[in-house]
Amino acid sequence: MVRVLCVAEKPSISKAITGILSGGQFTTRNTGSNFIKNYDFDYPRTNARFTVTCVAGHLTERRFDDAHNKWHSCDPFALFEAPIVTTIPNDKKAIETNLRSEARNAQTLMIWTDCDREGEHIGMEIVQVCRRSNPQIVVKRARFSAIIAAQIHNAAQNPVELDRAQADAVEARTILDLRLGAAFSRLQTFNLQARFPQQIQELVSYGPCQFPTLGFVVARYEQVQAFVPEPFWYIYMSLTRPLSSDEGDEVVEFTWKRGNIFEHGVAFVIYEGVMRDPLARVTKVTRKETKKWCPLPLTTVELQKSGNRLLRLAPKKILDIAEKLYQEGFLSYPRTETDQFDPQFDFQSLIAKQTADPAWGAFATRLQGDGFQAPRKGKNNDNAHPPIHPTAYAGQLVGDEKRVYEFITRRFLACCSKDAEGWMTIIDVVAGGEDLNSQCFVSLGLVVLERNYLEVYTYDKWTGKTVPEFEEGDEFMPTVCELKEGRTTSPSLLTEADLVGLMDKNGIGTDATIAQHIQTIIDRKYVMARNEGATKYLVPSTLGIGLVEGYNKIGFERSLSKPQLRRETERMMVQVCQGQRTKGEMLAESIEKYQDVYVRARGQFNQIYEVCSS
DNA sequence: GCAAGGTC
Repeated sequence: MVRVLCVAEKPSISKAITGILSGGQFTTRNTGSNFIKNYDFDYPRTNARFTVTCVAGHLTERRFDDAHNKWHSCDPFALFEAPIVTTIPNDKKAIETNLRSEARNAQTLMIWTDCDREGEHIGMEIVQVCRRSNPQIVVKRARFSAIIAAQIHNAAQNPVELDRAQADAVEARTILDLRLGAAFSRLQTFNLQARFPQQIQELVSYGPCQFPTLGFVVARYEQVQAFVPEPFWYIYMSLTRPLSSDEGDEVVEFTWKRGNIFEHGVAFVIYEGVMRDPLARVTKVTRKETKKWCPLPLTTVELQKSGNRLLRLAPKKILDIAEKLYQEGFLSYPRTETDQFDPQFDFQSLIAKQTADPAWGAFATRLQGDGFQAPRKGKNNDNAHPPIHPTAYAGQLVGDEKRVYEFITRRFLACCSKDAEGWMTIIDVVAGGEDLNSQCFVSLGLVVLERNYLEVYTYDKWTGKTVPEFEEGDEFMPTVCELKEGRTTSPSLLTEADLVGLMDKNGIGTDATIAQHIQTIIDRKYVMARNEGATKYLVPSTLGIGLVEGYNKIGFERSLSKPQLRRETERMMVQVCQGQRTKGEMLAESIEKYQDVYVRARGQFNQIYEVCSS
């Protein structure tokens, strides 16, 4: 029998594929690593003996050689071309040992890492380690897009090859980020510490993700600073009339369809025209069904955005809690870009686990009947992990863990239910006569008929508004018809949720790292959190503003604090993946560009000092 | 004392 060594990217995957391929009949061995087990079983479909194990993310690390690793060993500019060595860090040595000894006993190595760029690269790292103990080992790659029995069996029986181009793209980015990070971090730190020895003792780091992140915070701050409120005018119209049923009056408000007018003279002339014949006539009454859609399945970025907004927790904190709940078996894998469930996904067994809860159990029970509807499908699929969902009932949690679990569970149940349904009434009105003076107004009413998902997803609000009773042709004299003045309001400073959204939209960081980059710019004192009421806003420090403003003077396309340069790196990685460029070409071109940026940046420090001393 | 990306 052929002996096959299967290596997954993380413990949860090795356990899951073992469960599926072995049909539950397997033996477990410990390894030198606390959290990694080796599983053995026969796989008769390919007449093989399987051992399944895993790594924990990347196996190797890169650093500069000894001649350049020390901070004052060289001019930072030399780091663009200094030799780089690859090592296995100490906390990964036990994993390496396990792979080497398992590979010795196997004829075939089957890579089961996630099917993305990083997964191909981790796969290559695994291959290199295994070949050192077994140079003859045959390498295969299992290709799967979800942990579903049929797919996993298919992957085991029809393996493909590792994709070297994808691994190369990751390698190029790794090297580039190390060179840039080190060169610019040392440049910034040396210069600023020398100029402000009293104020700046700590590291002034640069990173191709942390700087665009900082850039967003500074850009919004400057918009707020530069904001000047502008007055505008609009016609306000309302009708107060006695209610037909009980005592009291109702006030029906009408919105002017022209919106806001920024010139007082123009607004006043229109208003005078209306006042010559203010009798209002109902031109149309529309009554129609309307819906409020239930939410999409939950991705990591969405979890962090909504969690920050609704639970008021830092994105990093939310991800840490989700990670812990995942380790404890309560949640599915918390780092996913996927907002669509696989058609074969087993919703009912997961819903059944929630029926015991005192708060949402009754709702879950209804989803076991005709309350259920298959979730909407979003546009994203990382082909590795399903949307975040509860995998077991957790009744004992307290504090923030309870709140995060509750949010994820309510969100999952809401996804599996029907849209809220309502009845909307639109009253169109014209006032000011029938000639050029006439102006259009509108009033909206809403009756919520079926709350459906809203009953469990208590974070969404959808409230009814009394429907005014009008018929086409009705006429009335408005109780109030006046020209009102308003003022434009300043944009808000960024919240963490806003920043997560901007980073996601601009491709800065990944689902797993976005929260870390935000934490980094706070730790480095480029940004502070300011509480206003219950909301936390991000405010840049003088140092943060100085760095961004200084670099922005280099020009938009090359500024280190704009998303463009990172987008370019990302674009080149895609080209390497598609074979349109080699790893070497990507590196050479990027390094040359950043050397140019470096020289320009070095010339900006007087500007940066100036802002920082103000 | 430098990065970003995986993951524990």
